[in-house]
Amino acid sequence: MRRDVFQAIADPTRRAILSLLTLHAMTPNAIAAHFDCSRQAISKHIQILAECHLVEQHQTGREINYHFNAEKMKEVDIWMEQFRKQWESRFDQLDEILKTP
Amino acid sequence: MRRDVFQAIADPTRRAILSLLTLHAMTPNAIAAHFDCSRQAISKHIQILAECHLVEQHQTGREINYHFNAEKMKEVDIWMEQFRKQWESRFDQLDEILKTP
DNA sequence: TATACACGCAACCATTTGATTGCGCAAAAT
DNA sequence: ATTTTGCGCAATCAAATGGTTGCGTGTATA
Repeated sequence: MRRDVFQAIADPTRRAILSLLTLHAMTPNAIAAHFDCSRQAISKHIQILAECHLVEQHQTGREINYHFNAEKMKEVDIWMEQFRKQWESRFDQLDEILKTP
Repeated sequence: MRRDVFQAIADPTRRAILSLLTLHAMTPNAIAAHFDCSRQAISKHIQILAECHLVEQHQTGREINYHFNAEKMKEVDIWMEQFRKQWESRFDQLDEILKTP
């Protein structure tokens, strides 16, 4: 089971869950109320998000509040940043421009 | 077949292909030479990248050169924007902690 | 003209994914 | 004490994914 952040955010439902959790921590039931699929389906998505630490849990009584872990999302940002650098530093771009008549 | 940028970059091989293509445009054969799987497997990855316009093609004779489309990658960046605030504020908090004697 | 090459496409296969249903357990409410 | 609620877990299933092999077509080369 390879679980990385990229695979976690590949699913639109999981992205929506993350967006919800940026507002405030929520229980699985509260999250599921925003979607038209079963609580269990949402629960499995949360589990995947938890496995790669994009969300963390905090239990109070029988309720479990899940909250977003922004730090983990940095991994995507870091990759994008490296990518951007690599792209911007390519030196054949000038050549392309000069070649056009 | 939903094909969005997030699903495209979920696969590590596809991310590696994109990384290669930031350096210069390449043919499927040239790309496949960098991986230990068949040309067809790479070709399918390229097709997925092309479907969501992360790469564009330019045919010259019997060769097809694929090049990276940076514009499309912006979609990820735009989506990430909503989270960036959170970890930046977290940084501020860390500053606060460090400032206290 | 005959041969070698670059590539896309289709068929096929094992594994993973996303969803459902049913269950059991512990905490809260009655 | 009994019922209701919130939740995770296991079994199950259709569909998607990532890979393979084989084939056809069009372009370059001998």
